[in-house]
Amino acid sequence: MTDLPKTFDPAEIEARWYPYWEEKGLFAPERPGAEPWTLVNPPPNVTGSLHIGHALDNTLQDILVRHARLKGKDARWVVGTDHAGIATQMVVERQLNAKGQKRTDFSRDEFIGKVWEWKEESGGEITRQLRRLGCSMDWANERFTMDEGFSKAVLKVFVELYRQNLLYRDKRLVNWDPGLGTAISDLEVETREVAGKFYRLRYPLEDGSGFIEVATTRPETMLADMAVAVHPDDERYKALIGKQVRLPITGRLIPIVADEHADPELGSGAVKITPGHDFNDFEVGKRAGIKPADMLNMLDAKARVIQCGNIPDDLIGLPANDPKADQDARRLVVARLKEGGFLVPHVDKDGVEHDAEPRTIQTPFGDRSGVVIEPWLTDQWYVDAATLAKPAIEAVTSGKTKIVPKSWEKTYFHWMENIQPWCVSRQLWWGHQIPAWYDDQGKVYVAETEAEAQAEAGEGATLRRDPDVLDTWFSSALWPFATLGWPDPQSTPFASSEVEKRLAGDEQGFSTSLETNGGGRQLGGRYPNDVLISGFDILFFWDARMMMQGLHFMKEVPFKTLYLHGLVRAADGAKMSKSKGNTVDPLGLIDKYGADALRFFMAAMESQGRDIKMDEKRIEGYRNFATKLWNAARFCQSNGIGASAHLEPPAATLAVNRWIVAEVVATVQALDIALAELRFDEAANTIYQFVWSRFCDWYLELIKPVLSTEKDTVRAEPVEALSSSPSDGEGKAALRQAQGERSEVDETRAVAGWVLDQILVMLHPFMPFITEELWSKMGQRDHELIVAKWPMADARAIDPDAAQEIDWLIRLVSEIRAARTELNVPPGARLPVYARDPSAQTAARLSQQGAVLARLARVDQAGGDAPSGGALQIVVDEATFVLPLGDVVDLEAERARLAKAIAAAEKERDSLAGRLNNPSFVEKAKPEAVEKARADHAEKAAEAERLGAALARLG
RNA sequence: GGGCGCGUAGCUCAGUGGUAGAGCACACCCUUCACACGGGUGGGGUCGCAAGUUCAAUCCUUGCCGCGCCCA
Repeated sequence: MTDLPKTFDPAEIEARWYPYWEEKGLFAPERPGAEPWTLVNPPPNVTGSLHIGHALDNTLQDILVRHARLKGKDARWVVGTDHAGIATQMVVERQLNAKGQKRTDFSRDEFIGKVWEWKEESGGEITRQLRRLGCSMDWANERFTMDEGFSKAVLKVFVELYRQNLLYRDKRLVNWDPGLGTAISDLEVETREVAGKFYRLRYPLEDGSGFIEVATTRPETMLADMAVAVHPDDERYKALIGKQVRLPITGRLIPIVADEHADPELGSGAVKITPGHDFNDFEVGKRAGIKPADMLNMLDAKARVIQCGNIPDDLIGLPANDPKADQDARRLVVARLKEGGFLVPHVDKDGVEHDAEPRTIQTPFGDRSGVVIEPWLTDQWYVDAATLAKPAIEAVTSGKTKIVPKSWEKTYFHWMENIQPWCVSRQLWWGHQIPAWYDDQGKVYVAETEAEAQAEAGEGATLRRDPDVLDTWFSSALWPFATLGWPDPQSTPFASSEVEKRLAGDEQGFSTSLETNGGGRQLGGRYPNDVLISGFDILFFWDARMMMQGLHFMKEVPFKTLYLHGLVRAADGAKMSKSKGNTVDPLGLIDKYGADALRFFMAAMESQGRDIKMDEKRIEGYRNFATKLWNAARFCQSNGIGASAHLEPPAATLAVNRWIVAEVVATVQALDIALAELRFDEAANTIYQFVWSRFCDWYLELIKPVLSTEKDTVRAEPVEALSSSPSDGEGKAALRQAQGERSEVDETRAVAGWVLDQILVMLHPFMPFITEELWSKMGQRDHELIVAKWPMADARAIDPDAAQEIDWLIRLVSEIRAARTELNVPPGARLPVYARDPSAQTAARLSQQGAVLARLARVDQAGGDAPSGGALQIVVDEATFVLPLGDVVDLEAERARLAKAIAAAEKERDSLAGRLNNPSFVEKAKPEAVEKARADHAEKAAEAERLGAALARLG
């Protein structure tokens, strides 16, 4: 045992233990034959830094991993980082910009080299920060989404999906981000409401018979209009269907077509159709027989006007719509239309004419660039998500993957059932370059290597590789299996030797076991992963895509349970964001309160389905909790209580010891259930309450008299006296008594040491640092706490009699304390106490617990009858405890106190009587409920009576 | 418009068909030999509103009000 310092210094302890655990390989201890248990970490952006959301996400994961490890499983937490295509490329480009350079000043290879340099330089930051949080990840097998093995997996998946016609190249409208110059997926588009205008245009009919009015929020797109659509049933326009319209400005002729997309209720009922720049219009255009290749495209990659369909020269090169620019196409087009009389003015309620009607417009923005997204017609690669989604839906319906909280299932199903083709190509340099090559005729060859593509294309063909890269999520979707060595089973770094043997012995391995028991596992028994924890904000981006890819390539779900947590919000409930400047730095909180306190906060606040509001006072409270535990351990040390030698609870005779052992068992049972149900808040509160309210507040107080007897004995009678041989009978009796006390002390020390050990183990998943430190300082250990054994919840340890005795004692002490306070008895005053009408059991308990009662309630037991006169009277069960105060007592105050207690008891008695007198309650309620009501009624009635008698005695 | 969730003590949050809980804050007392980042005691809630189901509703159902998120 090493003496604990008086003050608890989290920073020093944290800095010492983390490297120790990691260097000793304790995050991935060899456990041949043990049941594998696997969790993969949502890979953070390689160049990112830890934010408060990571702190929550990773704390929850670490709790589960440490718990599984303590339970003896071969637990692994797979860790790694994501190359984060757009985000990382943006960071590096920004650095170049700061030096007056830009990406295109370099060759692609040079630029990628710079990104790798940046990755090497800053890529370790977030992983260092995760260590500060105490995360017990398997760093020895750290992965990166662009490392060699992972890249192989990505190529294989791309090629296989292509060969299965689940991935294809197509010309259609994509969400084009003109700021970043790349296509993005529909998930990366954020729709926001902005103030805009609603313009009404008059298009002249070619035959000169009049005009047709259309309305639009984007007038400049009329330059690429290819039709006007009206609803087929709209009587107003039936005669016009098939006629031609002469477009203003470009002078092109376009048809009036019938299409149900046109809403007769909206505006004039006729809509302009720009198939190259609007998702709805694209579909209308296709239905009208326009091929995507023939659709007019009036914008370049920067959303500037290019020539198509006879656009006047002075419009070419203008930005489509940029209010900050000197001129843009929208303004010029509106001016031209106005000049030509093609614009229908809007007359407001004051009779003033305007070019357009103000209107709120749903506008798409790129979630990274923040610029307005332009639907743009390009060739991109798409994954047939609808097909992959089917098994992913089934897996959740059938419960192969359980989503927690369940309420997210609906969201998952809704998205999966309405899923659109997934655009996976990105016009970036940083990422997995698409394994597709084109020959001079534009024919595409998809293969894992250039050589294979060349072989397919033939010797003479000149091939050019597709310059684009894949969406980052395309690769991170493979995380649950590609990190485990897939597609090369030999490279599986995680296989426990036992499982490896099993797999080696059975070449067909997983597929047969899958068929036979449906629970077969692959990749060293680590696929499916046991659980996945992520924020709900990436349910679609990541979780759903892992489901799709995992099921397709592994024929099994990627994880058995998907746990979704909420966001960490600022104290005022606002979403944290850098731009708002209301972010909280988790490392700052760790510096201030310790990692253990921050972790405990995250766990205690994580109730399923709710966001977490930042509450620093609460973190402080959990720091105080850690300090409390620290001091409790110091108390134990100073009383000769140290590390327990056994896993089993020590044999105990004293009620207080039998009681606390039972309390440990109840706690570990509750904790196991809470963790199995992923109720992190409940788990945290269970251990918190046990440590503070049971162990510190009561148990340690209750054993103080026992421990101090020994101190007194030792002081009074040195050990030599005990070993000498007393000759007279009196001496023998004293010896027996001393020995009896000694054995009680020994028993108590053993039990206290055992309980403290169980506390350290149970608390370790939540507060790994302080618990490991205390574990090491409490005595000699043959292993570290991180690999200790989780307590066994052995119901045999529960002794109802001991529990009742201590419960009685706690109630009695509390009642006396409350009465003393209420009557303003000086805290230091010692009072005599007389027991009136005690049962034999109470009498026995009083003699047994006399010392404790004396210490905690500051009373001394007196024999005989209580003297008459003023007294404090306390009713506990059948007995009344009389504490004479002589003249000191404020009789009026005591009468009032008793009257209040009587009123409370009577109120409950009467309420129960009312219920019992209701025939339908007795008839229809559950028998247990009736039984309980009767028992409670009898108890309350008796209590009221005894209190009444006590009041009467006061006179 | 569709979906989901929330509304419980001053604040942040648990919770249960049968007399409502925690942490913090608050009040009073205590330098009791582990701990003032502590100990003891206490005050404080018509469980958003209304109706229904039930012997019994904070909990189940419906509607309404307020707040938030996601999708269109």
